[in-house]
Amino acid sequence: MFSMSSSPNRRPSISEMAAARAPVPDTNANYLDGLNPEQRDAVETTEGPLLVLAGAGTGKTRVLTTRLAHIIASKLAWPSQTLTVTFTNKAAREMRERALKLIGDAGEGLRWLGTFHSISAQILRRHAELAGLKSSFTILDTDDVIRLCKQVIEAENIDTKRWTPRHLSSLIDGWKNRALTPAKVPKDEAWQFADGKAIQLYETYQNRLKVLNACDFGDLLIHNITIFQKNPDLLADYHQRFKYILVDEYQDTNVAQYLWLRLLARGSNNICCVGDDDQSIYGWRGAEVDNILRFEKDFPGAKVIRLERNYRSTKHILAAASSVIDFNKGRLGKTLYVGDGEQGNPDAEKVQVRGLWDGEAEARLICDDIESYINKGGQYEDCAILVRASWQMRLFEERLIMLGIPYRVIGGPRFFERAEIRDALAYLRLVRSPDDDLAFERVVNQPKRGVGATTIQKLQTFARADGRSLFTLVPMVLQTDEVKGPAKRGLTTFIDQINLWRDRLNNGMPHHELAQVILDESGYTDMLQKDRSPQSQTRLDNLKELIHALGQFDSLAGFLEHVELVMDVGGQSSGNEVQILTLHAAKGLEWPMVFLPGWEEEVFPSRRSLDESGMKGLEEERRLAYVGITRAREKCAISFVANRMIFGRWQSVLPSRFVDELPHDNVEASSETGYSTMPGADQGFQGTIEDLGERSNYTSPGWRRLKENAGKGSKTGPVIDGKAELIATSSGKSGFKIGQRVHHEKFGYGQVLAADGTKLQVNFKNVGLKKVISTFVTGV
DNA sequence: GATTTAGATATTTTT
DNA sequence: TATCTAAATC
Repeated sequence: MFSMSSSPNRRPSISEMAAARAPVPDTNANYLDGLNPEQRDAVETTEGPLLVLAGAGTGKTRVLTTRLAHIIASKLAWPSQTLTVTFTNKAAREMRERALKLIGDAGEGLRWLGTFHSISAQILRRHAELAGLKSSFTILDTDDVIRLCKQVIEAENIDTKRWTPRHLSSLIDGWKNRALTPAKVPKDEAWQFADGKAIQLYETYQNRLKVLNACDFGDLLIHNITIFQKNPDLLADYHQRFKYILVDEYQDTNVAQYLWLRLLARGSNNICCVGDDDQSIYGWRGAEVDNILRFEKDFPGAKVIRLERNYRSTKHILAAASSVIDFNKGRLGKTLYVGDGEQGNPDAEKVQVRGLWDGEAEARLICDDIESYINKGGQYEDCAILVRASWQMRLFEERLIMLGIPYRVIGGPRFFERAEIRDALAYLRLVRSPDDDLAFERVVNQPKRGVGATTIQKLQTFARADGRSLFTLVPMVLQTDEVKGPAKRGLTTFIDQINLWRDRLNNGMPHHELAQVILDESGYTDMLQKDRSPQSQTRLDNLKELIHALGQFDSLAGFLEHVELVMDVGGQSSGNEVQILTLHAAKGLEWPMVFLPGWEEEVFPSRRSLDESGMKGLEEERRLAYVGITRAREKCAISFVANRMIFGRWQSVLPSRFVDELPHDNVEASSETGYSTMPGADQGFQGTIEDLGERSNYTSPGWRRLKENAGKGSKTGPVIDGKAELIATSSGKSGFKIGQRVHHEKFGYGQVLAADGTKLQVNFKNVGLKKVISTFVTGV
C-alpha cells in the first residue's frame, strides 16, 4: 500500500533525494489511525530534537515504530538513512517487524536499526584500522574479559584474592560507560584498586586487547567516539547518511552512548528519544538518568511530548504505581491515567498487600492464587511472579513443582554463556583465527589432554617474550625439550587436530558439520557422556542446539559475529506457563496478573543498593517498584513476610518502606503474621547421634562438621566458639528450619545449624561438651 | 597433572 | 545454603 516506485535497496538518485527532502504528506496514511493526539504529535513532529516521555503502558513502542514508518512512507528519508537504536536485540527485532508490518516492503533496507553495540560494531568494522585494530577483531564477552583481567593483574604480581579480576573488570567497565580512556580517568580514581595501580592496569589491559585484536563491549562505543572525534570528514559522512535518529529507552543510556548520539545527531539535528525517567533501573550498569533529565539543555530547541494515557492497567494499579513513584525527587513528572474513558473498569480489583509468616507461606499463597485462577478458566501464561533477586525464585519453583503447575524461569544463565557452549565456540574461534589466545587457553585442556597450568604458564611467558600468539608458538616449542611427557603429547595432538579441522573448513566442509566433528574428535562429547552428573545430558542437548543454530548461518564468520553480539538466541518459545522473573527482566512486559513478593526492607529495597548508592540507590529501587506494579493489567498482589532465610540463615525482616507508600484507597491489606511460635513448634525431636550416611552435598561448613563427627562414636559434636554442637535425629516429621531457635529441657536454648528433613544439628548456647540427647527438642 | 578438600562469599545483568 | 576458587593431597 505504501510501496515505492523503485526498490528501496537501490541507492536513491539525486532527484529522488531532492524529492525526498520535501515532505509529501500521505493522505492515506492509515498507519496513523487509532493514535491519540499526543501519540500522533510524537509521530508527526519530524523536525528538530524531540523527547517523548512515555509512561508505562502508554504505547511507546507503537509511537516509535509508527514514527519510523511515517518517516519512510512520507519519503522524508530512505530506510538506509534512518538510524534506530535500541538496547536489546529483542527490542530491535520487534521494532523491525512492526515497522515492516506498517509499511511493507518500503521498510526493507533498515540497515541501521539495531542495538548500540551492533551498530557501533558495524561502524567499527569499517574503520577498524583507525582504532589500531584489524577489521576481523573479536568481541570479547564478560567471561573472556575477566580472564584477561586476571592475567593483567597476575602480570603485576598483585594478589588476585585481595584484588579480584571481577572487581577490576567492573572498574574498567565503569570507566568505559563514562567514556573515559586510561588517559582521561581522574588520577585519584587509581586508588580504587591495588593501592593506586588501577589506571596503570587499565592501560595494560587496553594494550593486551590491541595485541589480541579484540574489543570488549565498552570499546565498541569508545572506539567509535574517538574515531569520530579524530576524523571530522568521516563523521561528516555519517552526518550525510543519517537524516533521522531514533532512540529507544533513552533513560538507560550511559555517558558513552550519549556522546555517541550527540556526535551523530550534530548532522541533521533530527533526533527523537523515547524514554521514561521513572523506569531507569540500570544505574548500576552505568545508565545516567541525568541524560534524559538534561535533554532540553543538551538539544536546544527540543520539543517534549508527554504520553500519559495508559492503556494497560486498572485505575487502582496506576494509582498504586503513581503513589510510590511520587516519593522520588527530581523527576520530569508525569501522571498516568486510564486511557479509555474517565474511570476505567468500575469493578476493578484493588491492589492486594499481604503479610505472611515466611517465604514458604508466601509461595503457598501465591501459588494457590494461581491455581484458583486456573480453575476459574484462566491461563498460566497470564500470571507472572516478579522478584527482586534470583535467589527468591527457588521457593516458588519448589511450590509450583509440588502443585504440578507449569512454569518458566525467564533470564538466568543464557544459552551462549553456558560453559559447554563457550567451549565449543572457543574451538571454532581457534579454527578460524589461530591468534585467539583466549580461545586457545580455554580449550587446550578441555577435555583433559595433560596440559596443565604449569605448561600454559610456560607457553605464555614465551609468547609474551616473542610477541607471538600461543597457537603459532607451540609448534616451535615442541621442537625443543621445554615441554615433555603427557603435556608434549597433548599439545601435539591438539595442534594437529586444529590444523586438520581448519583444512576441512577450507576444503568446504559445512561449518555445522565441522562443529560436530570437532566435538567428537576432540573427545568433548565423550567427556560429557562419561560424566554422570545430572547436568551432563542438558549439556549434550545444548550442544545439539548449538549445531542446529550453526546450520542456520551461511558462514562461520557470520555466525560468530552474531553470537558475539546477539546472545539471546536460546529456545524462546514460551508455552502456557507461569513466568518467574526478576523485576529487571520484566521491564517492557505485561501480564493480567502480577505477583510481587518479597517487599521487605533489606531485600527490596535491597540493602546493598542503599549501602552503595544511598539516596540515589533508594530512588532506583523505587523505580523498580514502579516498573513492577505497572506490569500488571488487572490484578497486582504485593506481599511481604516476617521471617526469611537469607544465605542459609533465618532473619526476621520488616515490611518494605514501599508498602507504606501505597495509597490506602486503592489497596486491600491483610496480614497473617500473628504467630507467636515458628511452625513446627509443637513437634518433638528425639536426639541421638548417628552416622549420617551419604548425602549429595556435604560441602557447607555446617554439614562438614556434622559429617566429621558422625560415626566416630562421639556423642557430641566439637566445641566451637565455646558452644557444643549436638546432632539430633528427628523422631517424626521435620518442621524445623535452619537458624530456627529450639529448646531442649536439659541444654536450654539453641539454634538449628543444619537439617535435611530427618536430622538436625543444633548449636546450644549454654552447653559445654555434653552427652546423648535423649529428650525432645522443641521449637520456640 | 589430577583429584579432593577447605574456605570465602553472596543483587539486579540489555551487549 | 550453594557456588566458586585455591591449597593440599594423591
